[in-house]
Amino acid sequence: MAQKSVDQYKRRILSLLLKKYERSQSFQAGIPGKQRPQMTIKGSELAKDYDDEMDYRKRELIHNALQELCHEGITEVTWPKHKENIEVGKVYLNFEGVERAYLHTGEKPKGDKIRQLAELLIPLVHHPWDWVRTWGEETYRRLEERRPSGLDLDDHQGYGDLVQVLLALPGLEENTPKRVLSQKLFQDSKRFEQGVERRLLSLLRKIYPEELEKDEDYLDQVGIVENPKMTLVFGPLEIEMPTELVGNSATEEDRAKSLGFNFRAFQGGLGLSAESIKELSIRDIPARAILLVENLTTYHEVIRHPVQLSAPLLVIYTGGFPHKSTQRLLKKISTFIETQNPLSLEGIYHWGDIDYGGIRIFEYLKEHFFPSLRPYRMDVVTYLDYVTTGLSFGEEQCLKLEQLLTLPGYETWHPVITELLRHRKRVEQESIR
DNA sequence: GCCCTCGGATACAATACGTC
DNA sequence: GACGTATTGTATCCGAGGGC
Repeated sequence: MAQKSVDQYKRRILSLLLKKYERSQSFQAGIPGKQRPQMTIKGSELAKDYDDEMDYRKRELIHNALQELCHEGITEVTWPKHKENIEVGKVYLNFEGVERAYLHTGEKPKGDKIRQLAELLIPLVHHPWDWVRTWGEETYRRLEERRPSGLDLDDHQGYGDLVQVLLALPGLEENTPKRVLSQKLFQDSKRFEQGVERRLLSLLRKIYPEELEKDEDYLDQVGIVENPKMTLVFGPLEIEMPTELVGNSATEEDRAKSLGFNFRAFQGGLGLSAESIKELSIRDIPARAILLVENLTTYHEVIRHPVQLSAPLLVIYTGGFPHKSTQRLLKKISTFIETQNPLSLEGIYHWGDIDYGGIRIFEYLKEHFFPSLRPYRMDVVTYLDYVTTGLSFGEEQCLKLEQLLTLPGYETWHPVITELLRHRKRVEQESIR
């Protein structure tokens, strides 16, 4: 019984010393330093047992444990003057005893954990996407150098799954549902959501080249969705669709059999699937204006009560940062405008929230699709008209807005940003009637 | 989605150690 | 014993994960 307690104390002492060792420079450098890891019993979690006046045997057991460890050459103990075998001064972990200390405690050496985690990341070094490759290389290097990597060393399987997902991303089809991905990779439809999604999102927020808004925006950009999404369109847009599902195998003959559609005929607008957008080609845009709308409620309102923009008006719902298939449609439209230069088209507008996110989405659309994009009802006058119904925002948003003031290309937004910072309120487009 | 807890990372001050 | 360096201790921040 007593021997068992001595063993328990030995394990606890070694565990504490190993923790200190793993935090020391000696561990990071991989070579013993000048100072050994050390601790005082009185300053440790063993102090309570060591000073237990109701049961002095505990101190004896701790002394016995230390005596055995010293005898084995794993530790060394110093005693203050005149207190030999009465009160321990310091306990040192001998570097040559580290390996045996791990054996005693049954803990996995931190060096092994780091090495195994680093090996997991090796396949990322050949990843086709720069930003994943860079992260993989940098994290691998940090692990090799035993520097803090931000990874949980005890979750080997979790990072194995993450790497598997990262490697699968470039080959994913757009709009791949989470559960389909999970089933395909892990033969378990929920494992992605339960064990990988959070970690992937946290990584994407850190390393994805664009700053997006919501978690689902980040997942969508790498091809993962909860469920496939539709792109909502209303107004004069004339497209052609192949008569049969032809995809990449379409011949010129098939294409010749294509059907034409004019969206104007659909008074409530239409929803286009990713597959349809992939297949369609644009025949004409007989609109005088195009309006991109950030918010779903506003999109439906605009259909029911057309806004005061040049009619006929083509309306496209972007849903915040547009998802991949909406982006594909926007690309087709922008290419059509660029190459065909439709005569009737007088302007392209975007209507979003008057806040940090709204401004960033506008600039994203402008940069990637429509260089001549103009804001609609996102000006100072509209803001001041509705600011009383606005929602307050905190310090974090203020800092982000202040940062926008320093970025090139945001000069036209300075008056709006100044007002946003002055009132500390954001105006959602649903509140604008 | 929010809140709470826990653990790891980091910075900095205090302390101990090694060398001369 | 003085000084420079390494280690330890402490406070704080941040992200992950779990519970609701």
